[in-house]
Amino acid sequence: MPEFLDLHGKTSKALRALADGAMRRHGLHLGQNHLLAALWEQDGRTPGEIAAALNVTTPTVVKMATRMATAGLLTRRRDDRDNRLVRLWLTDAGRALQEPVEAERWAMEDHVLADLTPAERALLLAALTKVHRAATNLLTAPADT
Amino acid sequence: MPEFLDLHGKTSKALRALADGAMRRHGLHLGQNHLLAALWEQDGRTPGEIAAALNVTTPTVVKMATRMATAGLLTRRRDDRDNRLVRLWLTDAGRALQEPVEAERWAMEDHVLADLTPAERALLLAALTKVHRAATNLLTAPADT
DNA sequence: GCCGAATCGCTAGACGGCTAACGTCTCCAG
DNA sequence: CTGGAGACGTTAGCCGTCTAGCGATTCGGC
Repeated sequence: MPEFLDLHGKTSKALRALADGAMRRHGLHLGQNHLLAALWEQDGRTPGEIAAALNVTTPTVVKMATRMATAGLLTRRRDDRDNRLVRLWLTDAGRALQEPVEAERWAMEDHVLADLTPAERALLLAALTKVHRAATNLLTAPADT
Repeated sequence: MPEFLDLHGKTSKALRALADGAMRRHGLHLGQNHLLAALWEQDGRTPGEIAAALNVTTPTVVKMATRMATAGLLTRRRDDRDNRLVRLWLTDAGRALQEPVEAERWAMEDHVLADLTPAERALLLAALTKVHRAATNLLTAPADT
């Protein structure tokens, strides 16, 4: 079993579980914070825009938005000028989560990186960036294999 | 948006997509290779054992096993001595995938780490290990927060 | 001015993952 | 020897994610 892939997978799962618990404390499900973040950055975006920003597909955003609308975090409204478009708008409840959720996220990053020196953190980021780029390249250009 | 968590998330997603494509080439779905790996290591394990080995819950293994049994990769059989237990046994088809799938996985690791020097790889592994340990600790002991 | 092509959101359905609840089987204490 | 506690697998139902296919709207070429 490949060393790095195995370790990365485990780390990924642990971080996922950690984030899940953290978000659950604020009444959110895993991943919904990302959708909210996209709206915090700019309210009234369309599902397609958000999907592109989050690197997920449009149906994922649509489903999530439906649940979050039910939960009262945002509202759906069609664009006035282009009736194909739908825009998602934060409710007060959705806006109110920004500060605590972002704080939680930063705290999580701090805790998780607590044992690393600044130098180690820099190397980790650099290495992960390379891995990310390599993976992305392989995804878009599976020509060699 | 926290730097490391963000980067790790993106990398995770890219690696996931890459693995998905790779496994799909062998007729597997994402994650099924892990279940198979557990059986390649030792055939006839129980869902509970496998779940513990893969760091997932038992229902996850049960569902996956049901689909894989339908796909002809393994068979379910109750334990002779303890009728509560169920043991999963590889079929020839499931066994036949070991060599190509493991090769694919190693190739993927190689491609993804291609741009890193041995030193960088070592540091990456060390740093990720620390992160993993920190995350695991926070999961089992959320006492400080 | 109209009709086809492109764009966009949505639904349907599959899969991996989790929690909660249930049913069955073992096994030990009394 | 019997009954309750514990251990297991399974089912049900949710969420995030993906691919495929549908419906509606807009826009450009003729």
